[in-house]
Amino acid sequence: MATHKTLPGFRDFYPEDCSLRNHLFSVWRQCAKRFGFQEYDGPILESLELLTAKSGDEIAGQLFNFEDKGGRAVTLRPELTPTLARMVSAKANALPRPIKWYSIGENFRYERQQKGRLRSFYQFNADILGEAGPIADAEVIGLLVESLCSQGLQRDEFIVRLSDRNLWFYFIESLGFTGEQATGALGIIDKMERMPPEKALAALGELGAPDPAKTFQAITDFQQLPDVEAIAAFLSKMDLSEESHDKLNGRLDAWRELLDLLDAAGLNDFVKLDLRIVRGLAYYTGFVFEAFQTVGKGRALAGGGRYDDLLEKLGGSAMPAVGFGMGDVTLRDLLEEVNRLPRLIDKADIFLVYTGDAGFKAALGDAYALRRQGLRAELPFREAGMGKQFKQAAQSGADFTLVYGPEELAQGIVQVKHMRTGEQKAVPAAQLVGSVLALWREG
RNA sequence: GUGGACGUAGCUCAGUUGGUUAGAGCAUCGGCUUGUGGUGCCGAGGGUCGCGGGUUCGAGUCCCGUCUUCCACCCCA
Repeated sequence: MATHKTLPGFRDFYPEDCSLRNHLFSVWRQCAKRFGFQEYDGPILESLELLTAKSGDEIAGQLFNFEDKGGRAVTLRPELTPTLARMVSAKANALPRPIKWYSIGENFRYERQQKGRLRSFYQFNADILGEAGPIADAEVIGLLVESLCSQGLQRDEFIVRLSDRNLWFYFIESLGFTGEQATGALGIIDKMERMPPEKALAALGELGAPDPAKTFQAITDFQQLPDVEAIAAFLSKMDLSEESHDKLNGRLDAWRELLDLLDAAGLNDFVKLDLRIVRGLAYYTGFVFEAFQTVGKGRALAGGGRYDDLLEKLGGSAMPAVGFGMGDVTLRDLLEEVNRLPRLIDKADIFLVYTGDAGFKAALGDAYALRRQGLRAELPFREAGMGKQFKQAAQSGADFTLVYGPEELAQGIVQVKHMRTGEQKAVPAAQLVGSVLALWREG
């Protein structure tokens, strides 16, 4: 048993895990590029204050924070959005709009781990800043959907549940909640899916709801509404103030616009309106969404939304923004669960076998020549019987095996064996590199 | 941070009411094979049974603690 283990919630990446991780990253990158997003990154260590400014002091309980040797309160980043906000704010006047940026990086959260939730994880983040219209929301959602598809997931294996924090806020307001109360109510609504009704009712009462039972009923009814027209019909039956009416209908117009865009983009089958989603974070300001796997445990795969006020709150200039984050852990788990992890083969192109020191030197020289041509060429470190060397050649997955024995050396040739067909031909040693390259390209 | 379950080789697991030196398959390495292949046959290495303490003549097995992993809370950026 190893004396030293990874810390809880941290992972070792053995070659197999590492190539899988690289593959996931590369798919994310390709998707983001197809949508015209540019990659950025920031430091893994940030000042604690940057995080508490965004999320409040309580967040420190979930952070890997400590004091550095200069007495600064610092923390490993738990997410990338504050860093993004800082970077964009600092150059806000110089950056062409819309700003479409993505990043893939490691994040850290100090909490007890469970399956799909580790203390260290990688997250794919994509954000559009400087565009307030629904086209930005649509593009971000589109990238989210295409990313999951490109990772190998199929249409019926996940769904993006789309909701609207502002619509909720205005609705709650129309029920008689004010400022602080309304935010608290949204927090309760966010949890109602996993909460017994009596408890939710009680929580609304504690919050000071004017008429808890009636409010609870209104909220549960609202949550069930299946589409925009149902919401419109529901609202028309309510006795709304003119202000509420205007605010709510403004959101419905935005909804129609967004759904129209998603429809044109061919994303209808992947996205559905679902007002049970609220998202706990107080800084979301408009459309919010979460992608869930629809097979197995129904875990959340990604989440995001609009946060038009965040940059200003963090001390920058006001700028509309929308984005999402997607973690590597649940995605990997899901791909494994549906048996859709890619088979990543890491095979050699050319394997060289030899006899004697002269054979070894000749093989080594040719191996380097082939490597300089971009081929992966390998040879055994120590001489062994031909049978054993060929076994190694087979295990390496090489397409061709080159033989350097006394007979070949004497004749000035190299035997080139095509491993798949078993055919073998002699090639003049002087023309080896060109001949092998030609054979290899033929397959 | 709270509560529960689990823990035997790199992996998947056996291991009798507590009784010799803890086993198998897969994987790894070697041999059969001194110039030609992943199969086959033979063999080897690898475990202070998560760790620490206790009960006992004797503990992988029973008890306590602790850590880890998993599950439910908390939280979910």
